Amino acid sequence: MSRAAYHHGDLPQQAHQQALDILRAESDTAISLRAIAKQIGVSAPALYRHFADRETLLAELAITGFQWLRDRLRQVEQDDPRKALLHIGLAYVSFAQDEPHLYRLMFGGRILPKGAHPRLDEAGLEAFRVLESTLARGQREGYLKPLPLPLMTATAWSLVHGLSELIIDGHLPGADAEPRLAESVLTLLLHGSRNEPESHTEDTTP
Amino acid sequence: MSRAAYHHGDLPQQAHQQALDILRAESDTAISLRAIAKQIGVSAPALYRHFADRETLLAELAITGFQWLRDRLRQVEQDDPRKALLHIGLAYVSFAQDEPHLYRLMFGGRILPKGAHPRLDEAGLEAFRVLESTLARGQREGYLKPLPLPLMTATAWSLVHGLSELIIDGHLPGADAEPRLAESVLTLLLHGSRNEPESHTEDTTP
DNA sequence: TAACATTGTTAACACCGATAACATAACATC
DNA sequence: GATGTTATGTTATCGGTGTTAACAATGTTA
Repeated sequence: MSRAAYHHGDLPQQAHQQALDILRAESDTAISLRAIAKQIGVSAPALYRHFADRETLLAELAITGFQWLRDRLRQVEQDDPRKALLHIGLAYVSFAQDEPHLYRLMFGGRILPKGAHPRLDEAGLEAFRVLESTLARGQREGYLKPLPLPLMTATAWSLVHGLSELIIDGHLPGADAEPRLAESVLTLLLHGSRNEPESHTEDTTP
Repeated sequence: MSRAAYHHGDLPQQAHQQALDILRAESDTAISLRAIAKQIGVSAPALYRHFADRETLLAELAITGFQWLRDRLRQVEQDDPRKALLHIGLAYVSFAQDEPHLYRLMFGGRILPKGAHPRLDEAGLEAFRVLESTLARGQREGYLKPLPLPLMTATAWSLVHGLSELIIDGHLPGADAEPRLAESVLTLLLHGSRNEPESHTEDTTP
């Protein structure tokens, strides 16, 4: 063997990239440490010098995914708070559509149990805070009902997350036929679902 | 070997139950055909006489999951259409909370690719139709805005699905502290998120 | 240069899903 | 009742996986 290549020097980054490529092309289950090692040209146990185990490698992928999502949400124009909410939702769904396998890994749940990878939890929280602060701003500016912020964020996040998953899993056949579905769904939440525009602000806990 | 036990007679049902037990206690990844076979007291390849492969067995579990979900949604009182919508949403989230691993399997996406198991797709559709028909009834009775039904169902389903996943994955810490979170979130969608109760029914596609 | 830490290696363990070839039981038909 | 067919088991085996142990080579530093 060429003695220059014994210490690879770039192994963790290359393994990370390789795993990401496989994830995008196939799914998380298709990620095999042995296959990655072979592709890079290194023995399989070498990976264990840089990743505690397979799950930790997957967690690293999910972390970068949350960073990308956070960045994309931050890039949304925040001029008009009404449009900001819609556009943040659209950016969120677009991210899931652009990176379906990565998104599933980030929110898989069964994989990557919460609490096992603190940096992952923190990365998820950072992305979440972008959504939260936008909602808080909408409330401050009087555009949104002055309901408890956790309730607002839970509702908004549930909608965009659920919509993202249903779309990328093909449960909403209208997603392809109707490219503005996400826009309509988000607008429906923003405008409310009630027919009679009564002011039932006290009625949230009947 | 006791000749009476050669033909087991109850193998598929027992394998199904065993897999379901493992799924509930651990996760879908913990389901191993070999382990199931050993527990039942049969050789591993015997399972292949009843299930094409591991994925098909998982699909069977998901099918029964969708049937349970459908039944629980059907059991919801439908007297008051306004309450019916809320209660169907609550029943949906409760199911996910009661059967988190099963719910993740049903909506995992990465596993059980859509189209690969027609009976599974049909079972999912049946559960979906309960939600759809309740929404349609709400529109007929004038309680809900006369928006396109696919838009209404996509929105409602996205919300309950997203809420369910975020809760069972522990992303909404308020779920334990605030048992009425689901109720509040669903009510928020029903009442609308807008502060000014204008009638923007034409404004869904700005 | 010698000691040490880092980062590779090969060998091996304990699993896994899946298939092939074969054996037994149940059953249908003459 | 004997016989051929089908259903349902068996054992043996293949190729694959994550992971660990024991060892070797390189890089770093006193």
